[in-house]
Amino acid sequence: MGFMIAQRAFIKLYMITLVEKHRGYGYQMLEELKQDFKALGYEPPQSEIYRSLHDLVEDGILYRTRHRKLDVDYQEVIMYHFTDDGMEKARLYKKLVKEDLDRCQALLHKAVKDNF
Amino acid sequence: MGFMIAQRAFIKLYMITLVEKHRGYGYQMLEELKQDFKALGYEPPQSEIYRSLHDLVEDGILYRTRHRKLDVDYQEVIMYHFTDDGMEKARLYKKLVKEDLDRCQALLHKAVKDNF
DNA sequence: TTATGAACAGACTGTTCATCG
DNA sequence: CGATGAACAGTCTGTTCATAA
Repeated sequence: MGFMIAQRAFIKLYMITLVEKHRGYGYQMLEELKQDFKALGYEPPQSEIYRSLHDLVEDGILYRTRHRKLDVDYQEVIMYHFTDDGMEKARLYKKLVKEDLDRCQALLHKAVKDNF
Repeated sequence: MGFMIAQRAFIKLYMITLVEKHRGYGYQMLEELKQDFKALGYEPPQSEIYRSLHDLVEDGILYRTRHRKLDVDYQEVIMYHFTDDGMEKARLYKKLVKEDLDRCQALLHKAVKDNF
């Protein structure tokens, strides 16, 4: 494990939550997160979104289905869903990430206290 | 700039503060930080301490002097001090790092709020 | 343009190795 | 062992390129 939480873990966490909320495919999640983080000056890179989703499939948490959007020109999209034991695995993963987030917050808080 | 604050910047910040407090040389600072962070489960790696000090010298913030300890066997140590404009440069650097720390804290706080 | 993916290059960093008294 | 430094290897990640409808 690294010093600070990795961007990958951070985004995987959001991907899980978005799939829980039935927000479906990569590009949409990317745009949603971009909008969501705009105020904080953070723009999640496209590649990290897809890499995170691929990771979660490799982890056995999500699986993919192909769909065609009905609106414009039947653009193909990849939707993500929990596997049979995906929710349980996701719960464990989120627990780990939560611990990491807490650890990082403690480090940052200490750094501010010690140096300012 | 990366997603989270780099360990390097984090440690450089501490190095500056320790030099402000006239705590002198690398190994000593390493041991002090190790002790200091033990409770948080973080052990700053030796290499990062020296790399950070070398960075600060390259940045023109610190300069080095050689000394021999009088206690045991005249072990040579490298002491660090602010250059003429080092304190001013350090002030600017610390300001940048503070902004980065704040940004990271905001991201972590949002992640906890959004996903838990 | 929307949507997905991969390749590439560079930064960051943990471990190990080297040196010296 | 105390003290400093560098090398190496692997991971992480931002940018760019590719492809397709």
